[in-house]
Amino acid sequence: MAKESESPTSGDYFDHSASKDSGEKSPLQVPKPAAQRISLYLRYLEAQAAQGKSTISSKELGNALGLTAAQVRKDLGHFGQFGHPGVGYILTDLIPRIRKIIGTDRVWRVALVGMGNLGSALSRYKGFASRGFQITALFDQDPEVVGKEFAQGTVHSMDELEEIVQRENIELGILAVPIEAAQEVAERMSRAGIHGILNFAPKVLPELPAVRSVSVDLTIQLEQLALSISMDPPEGNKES
Amino acid sequence: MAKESESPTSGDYFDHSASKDSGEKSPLQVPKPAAQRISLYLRYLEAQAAQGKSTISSKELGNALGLTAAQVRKDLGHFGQFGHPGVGYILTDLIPRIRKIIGTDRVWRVALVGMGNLGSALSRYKGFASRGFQITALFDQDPEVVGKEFAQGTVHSMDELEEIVQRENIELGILAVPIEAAQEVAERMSRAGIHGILNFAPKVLPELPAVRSVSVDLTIQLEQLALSISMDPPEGNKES
DNA sequence: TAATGTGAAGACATTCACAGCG
DNA sequence: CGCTGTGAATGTCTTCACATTA
Repeated sequence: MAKESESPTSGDYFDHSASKDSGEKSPLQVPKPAAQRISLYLRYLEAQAAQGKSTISSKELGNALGLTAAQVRKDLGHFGQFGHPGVGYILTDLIPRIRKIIGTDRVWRVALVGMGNLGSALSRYKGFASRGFQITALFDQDPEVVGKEFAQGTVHSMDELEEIVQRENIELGILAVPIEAAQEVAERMSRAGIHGILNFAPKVLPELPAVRSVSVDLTIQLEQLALSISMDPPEGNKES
Repeated sequence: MAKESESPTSGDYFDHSASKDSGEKSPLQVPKPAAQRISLYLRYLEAQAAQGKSTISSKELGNALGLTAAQVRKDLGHFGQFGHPGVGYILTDLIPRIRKIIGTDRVWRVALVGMGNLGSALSRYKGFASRGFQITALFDQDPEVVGKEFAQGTVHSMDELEEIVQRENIELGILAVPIEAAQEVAERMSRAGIHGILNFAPKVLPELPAVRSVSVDLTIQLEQLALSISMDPPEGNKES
C-alpha cells in the first residue's frame, strides 16, 4: 500500500516475459537503448557494404556513430554472436542477420492517416519504401480531401479504415492528423488491428491495447536544441 | 594506454563544467532524460492552464504522461523548487519558469535549408511559430527552387547562407536536404554561426564546433516499431 | 597480432519512502 | 492531511579490462 502511483510505467525491455501464467519462451532481452541503436548500425553497415567494404571492426563502427567500440560489441552481443575475433564483422553476414532481427527482411504495410501538410509530404517521402515500409492506403477525414489521387492511390474516407486495414493486411499506421483528432484516430487504428503507430501529433498517446507507438514531435526537438543552448551556451558569443 | 577508443562519447549532461581551467560557474546539472521530459511537462501544463486549471499535482502530471509521480518531482527538482506541499504546482507560476529554463520565453530565429518535399511541409508547419520558433530564412541549392515564394519569403541561394544568418541573427537551423548534402551543409551552418541543428537527413552528424544537433530520422522510427513488434508480437494474431 | 565477447566495476537513472511543510 | 523535496536503495546501462579465438 505504500506505492503512490497506479501507472507502472511498464516494460523497459522489448520483452514482456514477466507475464505470470507461462513465461515459457524468454525471447531475447534487449535494453531499450541498444534496440534503438541497432537501426543505426544497420544503416551504416549497409552504406559501407554499398561502398565495397567487406568487414568492419567495432571500433570503426563506433567511431562512425559516435559510440565506443565496447558499446558496439555489447549492443550486438545482446542479439547474438556475429563477430570474428581478429577480423571484425563480416558485412554480408551481419547485415541480413540484423535485418531479420529488426524485421526489415520483409515488407511492412502501412496506413497513412491525415493528408494535410505533413501527411502529403510523408506520402512522397522516398525513404520509407526503400527500406521496406510500403504505404498501402491513405486516409483523411476531410470530404474535400477524400478521393484525391496520390502516388499510393486514392485517399479513403475514415469510414473505410477498419475494412481496408484488414483487407490489405496493414500492420503499421502513420498518424499525421491534428492534435484534437489524434487520440480518437489512434484508438480506431488499434481497434482496426494495427500494431504499431508512428505518431506525429504533439501529444503523448495513452497506452493502447496491443499497440506500440513511437512519437515524433517536431517542436519538442527544437525545444531540446533551445534548452541545450540555453543551459550551456556555445562559446564565442558576440557582445560579451 | 589501456583505453581502446579515441572518441570519448562526451557529455551526457547539459553541462561541460569538466573544463579544467576554471569550472567557476557550475550551471545546473541535469540528467539528459530529465531534460528531454521537461518539454513534455511544459506542453501538458499549458494545455491544462488553457482549460482553466490552476494547480496540478505530480501524480496528475505523471499519470497524464505515463510517468510516476516521483519521477515528475525528481525531474522538476533538478531545475529548482517549484511546488507547494499540500497543494501541488501552481500553473501560473510554474509555466513561465519552465519556459524560461527552456528558453522559449523568447523568440528563436531559424533557418530552413532544403525546400524539397519535407522542407516545404516544414515551412508550412504551424507548430513552430506558435511556440516561439520563427522560420526567418529559407535556402535551397537548386536554382529551380531559389527565388520561389513561401510564407516566410523568398528562397535564397546557398551562397547567401553565411551573410543572412549573421544579418538576421539566426541561431537555429533545420536541415532538410538529401543525405549526400547533409554533412557539408551542416558544416556550413556551423561556420555561419548557427548553434543548433535539427537534422532530418538519415545520417548521424559528426560533432561540429559550437553546435548542438538533434536528429529526426523517420525511417528509424518506423524500424523501431517493426523491431518492437518483431521481438514481442502483440497477442491476438490471426492464423495462430 | 588484431579483434571479439563478456564478467565485473562503475556511472547513471528511477523508484522508494519518509521527513517536513503549508 | 495532502503533497512536495530528497536522501537511500534499487535497477539499468556503459565502460573497463582481459581471457579467448582465428
